[in-house]
Amino acid sequence: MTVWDRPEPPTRPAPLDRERIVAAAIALADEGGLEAVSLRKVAARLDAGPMRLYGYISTKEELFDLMVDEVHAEILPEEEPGDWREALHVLAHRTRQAALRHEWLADLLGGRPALGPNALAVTEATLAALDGVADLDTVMRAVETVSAYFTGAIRREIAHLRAERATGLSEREWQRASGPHVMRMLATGRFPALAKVVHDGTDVDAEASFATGLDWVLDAVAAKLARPPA
Amino acid sequence: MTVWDRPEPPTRPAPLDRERIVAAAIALADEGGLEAVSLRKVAARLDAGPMRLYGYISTKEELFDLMVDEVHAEILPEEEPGDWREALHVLAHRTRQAALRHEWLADLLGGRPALGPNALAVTEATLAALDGVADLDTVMRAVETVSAYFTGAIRREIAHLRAERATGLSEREWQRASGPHVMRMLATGRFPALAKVVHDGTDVDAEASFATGLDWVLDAVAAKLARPPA
DNA sequence: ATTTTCCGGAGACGGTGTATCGCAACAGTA
DNA sequence: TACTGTTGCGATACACCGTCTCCGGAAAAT
Repeated sequence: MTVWDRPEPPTRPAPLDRERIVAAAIALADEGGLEAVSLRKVAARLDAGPMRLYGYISTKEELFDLMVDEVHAEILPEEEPGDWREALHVLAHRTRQAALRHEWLADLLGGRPALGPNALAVTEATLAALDGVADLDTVMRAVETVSAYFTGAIRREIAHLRAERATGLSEREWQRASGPHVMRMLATGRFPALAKVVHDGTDVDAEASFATGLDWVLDAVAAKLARPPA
Repeated sequence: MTVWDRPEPPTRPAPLDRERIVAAAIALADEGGLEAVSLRKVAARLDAGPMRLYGYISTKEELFDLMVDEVHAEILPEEEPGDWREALHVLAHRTRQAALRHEWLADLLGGRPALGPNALAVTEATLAALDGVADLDTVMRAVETVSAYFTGAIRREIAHLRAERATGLSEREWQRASGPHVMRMLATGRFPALAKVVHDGTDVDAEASFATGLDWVLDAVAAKLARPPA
């Protein structure tokens, strides 16, 4: 049995780790949305069989959890905030930016408790910035209220963005020109207030409206922090 | 060919309509979550083949849209609100109640623009209640900010509820006793602020915290409505 | 009564997440 | 060096999914 007879040994499988798996999944999701992420396709990107992944994750949901946590690394601000308000402001905007980079994040945001190390680090940084400005319960209420706002706002923004992209029109144009269903509804006269909005409303910049709503909520929080709960 | 030779004609298929289809889908989702809704199972509930549904909907996503709109019929308040604040308050709470009855709503809320007749009616009622209290842009900002808040808050509440149900423990107990991962993280000392919260925080009633956050946001809106934008 | 139209449903296709299990490559031992 | 034990990869399999195609038979039209 000379060398010439022996086939070259099969290239050892490329080493795997969660990091590479998550990176592949995120790449897939960035390109084709969450539904483009299948264990088979993720594995294929890594020149592996689908079952190989089950050594690193035990369910597809866990993969999603890892993806969400990975993005939280992008969300974590790199420098200390000046005060609590800046901290919450920056957190909201960085989350939004991350969602614009990774639109699938909108589908996952708030869908499950985020307990990965990066998500915990983000929470820690936020709580640290609010430490001492009020009693614990008030601080929690503040953080949760603000995150509820930006979670919901981001979800809606991405949903509208997708709808626009699907029709190729801005939403208001679409409502007016290409949304025959909505137009028919408005034409019935059963929705006068809505009709006024569609007719007279101005298209507002998504980021501006996000920022404005956020400021309102932050104002509300400021008011509560100033005067501790009755 | 006597009667005896001829088989009885097959019972004509039960008549279908979207209402019955959506009702079956909602029942399925109420029992087993969104993932329990498959076109095959919905059709089976109606003694029909899966393909029959395609006469009424052309995609599974459309079925979800119909389900969401159907629930909006439960959300629409039956009586006129006293003022704008009550309108938004009631809208938020009714949406939350609907999500508690139909937990799958949390997975869909905000995921796509809601343009069905019932959703439009809800929007119309809300806008009508705010008509005239400020200029159109401010009104829109108010509605969107409040809905962003309660959308996000509902999603988080349902997510926590599911997590608790999955472990059989309240979240704080779970973090303390049965969430070894989180406990190990806290033990590292890298999350002092978070540790304080887990250690000292009190379990708060979900509804109360929802209501409190909502009141804060409504206070903020009130402040902006009083003083039109600079 | 005959033809035409139409629609429900059987089957197929290409995918999915996951369980099972045999095999082959390594590590450790005699 | 020969053997053995363990580990973990990956082929195969299963049950199910959303959706397409197409055929048979009932209803409607002639």
